[in-house]
Amino acid sequence: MRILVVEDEIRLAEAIAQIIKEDKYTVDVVHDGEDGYDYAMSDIYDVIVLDVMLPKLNGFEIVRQMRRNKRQTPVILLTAKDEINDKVTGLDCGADDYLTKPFAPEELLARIRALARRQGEVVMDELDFADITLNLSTYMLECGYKSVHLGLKEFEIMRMLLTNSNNVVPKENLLLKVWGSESEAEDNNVEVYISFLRKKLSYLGSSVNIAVVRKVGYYLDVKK
Amino acid sequence: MRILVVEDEIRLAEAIAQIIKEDKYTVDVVHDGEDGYDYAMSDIYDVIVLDVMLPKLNGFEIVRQMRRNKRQTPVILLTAKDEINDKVTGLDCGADDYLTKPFAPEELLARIRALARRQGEVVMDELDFADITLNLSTYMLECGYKSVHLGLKEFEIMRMLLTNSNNVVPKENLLLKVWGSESEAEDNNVEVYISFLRKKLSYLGSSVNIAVVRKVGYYLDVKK
DNA sequence: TAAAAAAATTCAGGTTATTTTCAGGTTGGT
DNA sequence: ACCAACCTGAAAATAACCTGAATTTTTTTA
Repeated sequence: MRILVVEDEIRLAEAIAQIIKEDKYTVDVVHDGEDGYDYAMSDIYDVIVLDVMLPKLNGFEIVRQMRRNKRQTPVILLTAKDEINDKVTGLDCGADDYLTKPFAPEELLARIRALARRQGEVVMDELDFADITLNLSTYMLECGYKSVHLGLKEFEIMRMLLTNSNNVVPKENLLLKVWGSESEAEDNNVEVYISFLRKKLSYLGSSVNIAVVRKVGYYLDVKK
Repeated sequence: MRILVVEDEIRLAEAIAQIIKEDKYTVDVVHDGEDGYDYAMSDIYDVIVLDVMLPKLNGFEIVRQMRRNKRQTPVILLTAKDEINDKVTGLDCGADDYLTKPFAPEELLARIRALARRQGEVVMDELDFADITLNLSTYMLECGYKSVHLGLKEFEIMRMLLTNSNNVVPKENLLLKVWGSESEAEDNNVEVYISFLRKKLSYLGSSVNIAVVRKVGYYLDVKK
């Protein structure tokens, strides 16, 4: 469970990170809007805690851009007390929850837990790209009338490639998200799984191809 | 007609359950907010009676999250304080009715009946999938002219699989809902019951198959 | 109330899918 | 052409799952 905190006030950021760590989550902290946005887009986080007032790019804007780019990561917005009107704007722009500063640590944790839990129940049913469909409830990868079952790791990698189907997904992100940051899995593990997936795509007779960008990662494209 | 009671004070919870049972409803009781939320999300209840002050996740929060996730189950909130403020927050957050403790049993029943009625008395009495039918009032699993009786745990697992057909039901959820969160039943218990059910399906000559997704859970599909 | 039946739990050993490891081959950029 | 990065088949290791059977608990029946 990995959480991103975007907060420019360094001391507060540290405090928040500390609170969250007490609940055994892994936390990354960044201090401005642009970094926040870049990190958020990596899609490796389970929850994002986002201050509204930020240098370079404000919280609303970040969420709006994220949603526009199909990132579903739940976001909790932090807003100062006198910006209550922001509440509306906040939920409007695609955030999932908000919290007014100052807040009780326990309150923040409760909301993070709630969102993290909700994450497991996403109702999205399938992901498509070109001629393939990944069924998110049965873990089947389908193409035409054929289908194959994907194991958990195969599935998660495929899902990441599909939800980022116009970007290169860094190998690093795959390692982080699929194996976790504790793990000592290496690049070759990812390569092996990519190989598994290619074999299955080929069995399905799909036109989808997993392309590689050396030293960076993988992306889906269409053959021919 | 199935009712969920979420109330941490054990004696009170029991008393409420007792009252409700007298009106011939089926009642489940859980004692903390997180369980309450998980159960509520299952969407199998017709009315939820929810204490406001709860460990882990309070009543307001539960309703808010439920509504946000599109669960329409009517909710009655119970609160100890008769502060107007709570009332506002309560109805604000999406609850349907409100009762201040202490209350007369008859009062609670009246409100449950009102909400239940409003809900429309649709009493599902069987569940189907492919060639099998689970009779919810006799606990018989039927296929063609054959049928077998299911024990309580077999029944509840089968029901969960049926109400989520085409979705993998996490083993974790089966443990939670069938054994309860207090229980120290382990994965193997679920496995044993899955095995029982498979044996019965095979005896019935059904084409239904309980498929497994390793590390996740089970789902129903049709053989061949 | 005791005996019988049914349901639920426990356990151990077998089976299988998944995951890791590794070695040798291939590829692409400088 | 060289080197690092990547690919992939095969084998080994691991972890998850399955299931028969014995045991305990609960419920029903006589």
